[in-house]
Amino acid sequence: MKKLPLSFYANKDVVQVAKDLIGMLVVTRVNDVFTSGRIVETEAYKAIIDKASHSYRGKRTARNEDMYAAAGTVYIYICYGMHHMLNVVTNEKEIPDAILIRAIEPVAGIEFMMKRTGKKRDDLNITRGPGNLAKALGIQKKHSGLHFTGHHIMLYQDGHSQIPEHAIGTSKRIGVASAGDDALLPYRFYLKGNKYVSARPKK
DNA sequence: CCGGGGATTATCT
DNA sequence: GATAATCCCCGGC
Repeated sequence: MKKLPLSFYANKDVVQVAKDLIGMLVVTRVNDVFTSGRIVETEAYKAIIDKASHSYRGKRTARNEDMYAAAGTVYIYICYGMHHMLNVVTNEKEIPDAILIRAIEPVAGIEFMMKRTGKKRDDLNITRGPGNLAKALGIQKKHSGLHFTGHHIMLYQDGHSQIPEHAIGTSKRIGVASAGDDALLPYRFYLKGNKYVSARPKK
């Protein structure tokens, strides 16, 4: 198991990186508690031109400032006043490409995830959906701006991270209906058949 | 199984 | 004042 190098995130098409993230491991160390899970669902958000992105038309505020940071930066925002969303910043500094991690399959520290979420071990919702996985991993707003190559929120690859093309599904993104025609872009990727993948978008 | 609506608050207009 | 890259519960089938 090794940390993903900077070259994984930098200067590549964010949609391709979103697909490559399927199968990788997210590891968090929060208050010296380690928890981890395998990524089974992601969504890409393209810089500037994507109506569904927080940085559409170059919008830049205190909230989304970390999207403009260097590749490999952690971007976290709060949605609906209570859910933390975990994002991976890619490409290069000043280009706000980002990837939302929407679901993981628990790997280690499940007992801590249960404690944080109040859910049972066999409750699939423990890490299904972006709000749920962030809660299980102990992710908070203060972690935004950290780096995935650091020591608190990290991305690793192991012997099971390489996913064959035919095992990855593609669809439009979830919850972005207000983005007009961009809501139809095929920027969502998931591991076919995995139980932790969140609900399929309706046609 | 599926759709409707409430929760709850940071953020932007 | 309105909205939001969501989640959960409930009622109806």
